[in-house]
Amino acid sequence: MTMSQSGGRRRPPTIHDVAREAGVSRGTVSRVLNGGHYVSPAAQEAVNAAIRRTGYVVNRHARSLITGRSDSIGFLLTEPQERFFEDPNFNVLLRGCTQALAAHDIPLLLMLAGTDDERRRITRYITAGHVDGVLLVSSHSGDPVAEQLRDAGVPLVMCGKPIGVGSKISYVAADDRDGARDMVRHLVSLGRRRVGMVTGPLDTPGGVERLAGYREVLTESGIELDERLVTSGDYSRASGEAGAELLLERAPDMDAVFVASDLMAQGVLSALQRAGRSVPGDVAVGGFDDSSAAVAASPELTTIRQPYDRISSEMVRVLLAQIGGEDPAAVILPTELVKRRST
Amino acid sequence: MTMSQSGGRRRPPTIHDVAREAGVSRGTVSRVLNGGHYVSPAAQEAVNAAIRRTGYVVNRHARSLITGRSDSIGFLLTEPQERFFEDPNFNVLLRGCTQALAAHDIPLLLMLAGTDDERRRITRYITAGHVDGVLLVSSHSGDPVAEQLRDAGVPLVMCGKPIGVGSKISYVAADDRDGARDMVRHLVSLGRRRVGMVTGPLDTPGGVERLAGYREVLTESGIELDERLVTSGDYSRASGEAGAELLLERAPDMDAVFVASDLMAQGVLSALQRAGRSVPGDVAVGGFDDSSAAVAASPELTTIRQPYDRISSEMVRVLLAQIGGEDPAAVILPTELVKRRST
DNA sequence: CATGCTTCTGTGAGCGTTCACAGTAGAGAA
DNA sequence: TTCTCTACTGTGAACGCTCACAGAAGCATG
Repeated sequence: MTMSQSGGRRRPPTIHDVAREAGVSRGTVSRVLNGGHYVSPAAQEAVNAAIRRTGYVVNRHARSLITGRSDSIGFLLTEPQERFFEDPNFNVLLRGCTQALAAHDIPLLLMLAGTDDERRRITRYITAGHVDGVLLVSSHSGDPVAEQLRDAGVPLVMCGKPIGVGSKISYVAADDRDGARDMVRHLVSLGRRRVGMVTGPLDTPGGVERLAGYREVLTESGIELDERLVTSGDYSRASGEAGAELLLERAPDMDAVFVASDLMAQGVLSALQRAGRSVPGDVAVGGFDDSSAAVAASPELTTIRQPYDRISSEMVRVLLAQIGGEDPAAVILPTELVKRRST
Repeated sequence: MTMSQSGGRRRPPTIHDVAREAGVSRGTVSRVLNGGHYVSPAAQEAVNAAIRRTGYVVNRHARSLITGRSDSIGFLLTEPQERFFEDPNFNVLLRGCTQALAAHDIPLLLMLAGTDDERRRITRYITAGHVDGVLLVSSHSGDPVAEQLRDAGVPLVMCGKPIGVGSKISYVAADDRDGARDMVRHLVSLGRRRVGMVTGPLDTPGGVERLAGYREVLTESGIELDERLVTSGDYSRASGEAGAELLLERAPDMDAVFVASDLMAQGVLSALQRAGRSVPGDVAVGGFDDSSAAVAASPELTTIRQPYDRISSEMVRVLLAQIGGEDPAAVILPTELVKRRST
């Protein structure tokens, strides 16, 4: 019972051991392992039995050395990390990607590039071929890392539309503009006419698109645009709070507000409450994301659901396809209006 | 300008190329790389220059194949994932571990074991030697994975004290009991005498310890324990809400409540507000964690800060030491009372 | 002049795979 | 019988690195 002391890992069985055990050669075992054809049912069976008996697991390093693939994927975050780690959506995305990859038996390497130094180190690591591809989260504008990786020939998929247009980079995103349109149409259909907006950062495509959707619907509804009703935040709770205060000051008659993220909407709710406005009585509030922040808020937020579970699985699908040689692709997924108590 | 087409990564330089470039042998390059001694300053310099010129990066697979080390660490979560990913502390922990490892140039593999199937697959992967060690988050009782890994000789550090006592497993934890004592002492010092508690799950050490601290301080303060003032939750927001409702029903004269997590405390605040109790006027509320939920709550929560940044760096330190051959170790870190507006 | 010691350097072997190629056996056709 | 074709199997080489070992200097000591 003391056969394996602490730190005393026994040398694991190799493909050689399996071959001997099954009475075949290394080549045959390798063929069975890699689903190759041209292997007899008898050998197939013998090898599988031997694998089970010996508890063999392939040595990925040896395999990678010869195939040149690492059979692993990097998940790279180049945003200021506080903001993203605060965002419940990020978690959903990370979890979804991990699970989608696990279904292919591919490990996910988590990489956080906060500083320039870290970014350089990680870029170097990636371009050295230590991962087969990268899932990139970086909505922040002017981030050169995406193009750098693409130019190095690294398969790459971004979450959200990249800023640098025209560049052949795969991405998966929710339909921001359409989502915004749905929400604003909903607010207008409730009879609200003085509809404000707290946008996201306007140097990101998401921020711009949601604002565009807002403007389109108001115009289509024959409601005059009023710039005093628009201010922008940075997706953080605090910036929502500040935004709402500003809007109330500039347009006290505001009767609805579309907020570009649930987290900011939480801040908006606080500010409205402090100003003595009831929600949704005086002011209807619509969020965006349908993150856990939406149900944590009180009243619970009407919001636009971004299908993060599908986004993550699509990112993985597109990335694996690209690694398999296919061309970069863009995927835009539909959003959904989720009605709750804040409107 | 079309030298690197999409997918066309050039073969990276090998140690051989560097050796030729520097006019030395592979052995010497390897010695420089691995900080070995017995290499002349001249050779040292020549090799470094050659590395810079060629842009050489070591092929980790080839290295791992011979050293037997993978130079990577697994971060394994065997909890129901929803709960943990909802918890802001988990993010801080994950981020901290990633960064602490990055400082050693070690990649972190994220592994999520929700189902039994996934657990088996991952255990197999780990014991096959694909990672050098594991950072394990699994406060949930009766989880066999820790002992399984230990028995397989895999270096292992847990976050939080493991349930199976006596087992030689490293862990890093905050001082739950002491933190609870601080909080309850604080509440008592405010003159509160009917102090309730919503505990965490009592099949976890953290849950038990915080309850123990609560009882100790009340007893020491000469306040009679009243079981109607204690109920337990599962750290989720919803369970805090339910817990507070129960306590109010059983003990309407409650004038303070110690809640074993900030997330649950958010729920408690909602329930109190709905019941028309003012915080901290009628009821003082103390949380635990000092997560981002504490400042998002209104009023902002007085809470016990768990030093998650230090926990993560200690976990990495202990794990690397253990990989280096040292014995398993237990580290208990002090907590800190953070006073805000809820008390 | 041989001997030993220290400091440095080159070389061959081997880590566990996969891949290309050569080979074998058996079936069917000439 | 001999030949060809198909279905399968074994073998050597290679992937890029580290490690152990064998040397080669340079210098002091016997």
